[in-house]
Amino acid sequence: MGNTPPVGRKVTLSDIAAGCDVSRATVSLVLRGSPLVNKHTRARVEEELRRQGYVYNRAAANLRRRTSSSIALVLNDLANPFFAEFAAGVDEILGGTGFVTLLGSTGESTERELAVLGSLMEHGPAGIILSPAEGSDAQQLLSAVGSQTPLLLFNREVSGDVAACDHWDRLFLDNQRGARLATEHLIAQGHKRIAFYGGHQGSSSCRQRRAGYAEAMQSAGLSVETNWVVECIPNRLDAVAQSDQLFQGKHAPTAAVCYNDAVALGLMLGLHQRGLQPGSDFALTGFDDIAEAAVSAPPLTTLAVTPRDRGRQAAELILQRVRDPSAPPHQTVAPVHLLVRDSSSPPHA
Amino acid sequence: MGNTPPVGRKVTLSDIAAGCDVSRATVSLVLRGSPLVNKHTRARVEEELRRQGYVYNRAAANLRRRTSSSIALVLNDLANPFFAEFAAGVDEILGGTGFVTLLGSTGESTERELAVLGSLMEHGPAGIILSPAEGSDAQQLLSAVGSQTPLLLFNREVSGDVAACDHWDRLFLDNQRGARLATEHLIAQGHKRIAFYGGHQGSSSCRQRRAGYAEAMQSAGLSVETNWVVECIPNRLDAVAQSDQLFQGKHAPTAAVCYNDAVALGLMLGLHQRGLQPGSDFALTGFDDIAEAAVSAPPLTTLAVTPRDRGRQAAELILQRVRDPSAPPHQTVAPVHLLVRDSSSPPHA
DNA sequence: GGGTAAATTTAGATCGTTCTAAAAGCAAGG
DNA sequence: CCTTGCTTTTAGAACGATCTAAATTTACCC
Repeated sequence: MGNTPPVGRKVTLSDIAAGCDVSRATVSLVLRGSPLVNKHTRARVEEELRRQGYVYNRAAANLRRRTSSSIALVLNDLANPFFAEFAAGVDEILGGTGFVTLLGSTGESTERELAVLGSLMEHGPAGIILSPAEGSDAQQLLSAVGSQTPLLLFNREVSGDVAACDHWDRLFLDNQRGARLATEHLIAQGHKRIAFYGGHQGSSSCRQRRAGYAEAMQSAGLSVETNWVVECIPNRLDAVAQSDQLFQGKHAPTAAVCYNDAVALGLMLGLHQRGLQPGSDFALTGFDDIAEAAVSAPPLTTLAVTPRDRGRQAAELILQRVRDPSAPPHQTVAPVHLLVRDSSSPPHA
Repeated sequence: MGNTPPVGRKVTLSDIAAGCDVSRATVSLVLRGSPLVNKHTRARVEEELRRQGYVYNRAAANLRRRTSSSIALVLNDLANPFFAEFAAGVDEILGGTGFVTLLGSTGESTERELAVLGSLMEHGPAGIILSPAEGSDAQQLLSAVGSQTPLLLFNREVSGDVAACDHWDRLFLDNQRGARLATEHLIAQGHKRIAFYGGHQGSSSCRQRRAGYAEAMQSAGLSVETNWVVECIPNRLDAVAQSDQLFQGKHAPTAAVCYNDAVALGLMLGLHQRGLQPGSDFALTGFDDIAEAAVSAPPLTTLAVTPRDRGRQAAELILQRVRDPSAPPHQTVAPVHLLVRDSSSPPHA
């Protein structure tokens, strides 16, 4: 009784079958909790599973069943806390449903993005959650992932022939409304000369936020001077560097809606360097509500986007799509929520 | 000529073989770039691969070859920027070597940790990088991952019967030396009454940092009052809440070595609330060099741990182990690097 | 005990690859 | 034309699970 587990090789279902003198089929049924198998047989098999330390080989099962138990998560910048939170949310949901997360980070390079997707596809994920690198091309993405695997586009639109990707689901933030809320808030505080600071023309989220800003300004009958809309790379460093541009024209703004929190925090530093006190001498708002926003000096008025919730939502959406691949594609716009803190006080009298 | 690709099913090697009238074996050789196959045959096969849009099924290949092309990355807190950077570093290296990253986030729960490991093991990773949840038990972990799969323990020691896990590789930060450097720096600035603030007795990294602090104090012949060593949950919120404890005894400290940056930033807020100006009225240091440390007011003196480099290193280490499973286990201690900023000025005269 | 239905078990093909061992094709030399 | 040795191709059995269809056992009834 009780032949020992195999050495240097993993224990398989056949080992268990041999070990308690039943067929492989029976062991398989036990593993999947089938009601077909007799109580006593089940007990014997389960004992043997424990005894030999069996671990299920899901790859083999997936091969036979032509199924998949993984979801690919491809992010343009995992090191960014926004995406890290997002990833944590995705994994939280997937972990609970037996799916495993295949991670890929592209570091904002479209080239690496294609390579990463190609490599992940070889593992046959049931679906893909993609936050594309800036400048990703629809056609190229499509040829990398094929048309069989469901894909959820998160956070950014892709460029090129978007019609080719009609069948992809989408989850975006309500960028336009967010920027509009921020702008309206500054207007309500009494500001009239309001800038839009930072971000890249090329990015869809930047265009949307600018649109929301423009919309609010127009509704309030306020004009926008050309030097009030300033581009910069959306990080703190470049935000400091470009901040002088805001003060080039003859009418300097008294407030700015910033592309995101990183830019806003950079602008704060830039203001300090000009001898302006952010909050009291110049009002500003951010976007994202990163951890730092609550503790900056002054605390930053911003738009909360709850990335962890978005991650959970993205996971739910892709799972839904995996379950029903033929349903019509779905586009979701997630609400954002204005958090008023001290950085957006009224202008000086 | 040119039968169409199959519908609703993935293109397989057999489809290609049939499509250009060679055997499956030949196609397999072409895929792997074998020199055995004739130039013209290779060209024909490659054309057919493109034509049908073939994608390699690595799971099937792994099954046959009894190999694996994935590494599991299990983190106690993915949302923490430190680990997010770490993950980015890991993925950067793995992506370049054909391995894919299986992600698992445990949210600091040992229960979830065991579940996640169990689920990941079913996908047969070639190796595991684990940053354990606080309180993880060596025995339990061992029984979840078995003794076949190489594991690299990152950042924290596990509790319980550590001898059972002798064969695991380890990558730790030089916590003790880091805390010693910070303490010595404060001493060199002229401080004599220095506290150690924050962290949990239960965590190995906290014990090591305290040891480094104690070592430096002792070497300098400085005594440590009991109320100068204060525990708190290592986040900003609890750090604010517990900060009063530092000032209970009759000799209040003039400086503190903090468990990490989050705690230090919290303590800064706590100091403000007591009417003390961090940096000038009270010196402090952090640990980690999170993004915020460089831009806090005042900028925080801290220990840079370069988490992305650690991630790269962890990936290299586990790959090395996968290539040579029989080499003796290896323990690596990564250096940390003191960054002096404005928060650690000399005491008042 | 024989017959029938239900419960339980199983042999063997299969998923998409790789590997082994051998077969087939080809050129050159006798 | 037959060997010999090289290059190129291939049939068929793996890998570890599942599934189908059928076989076997058990239970029950007359």
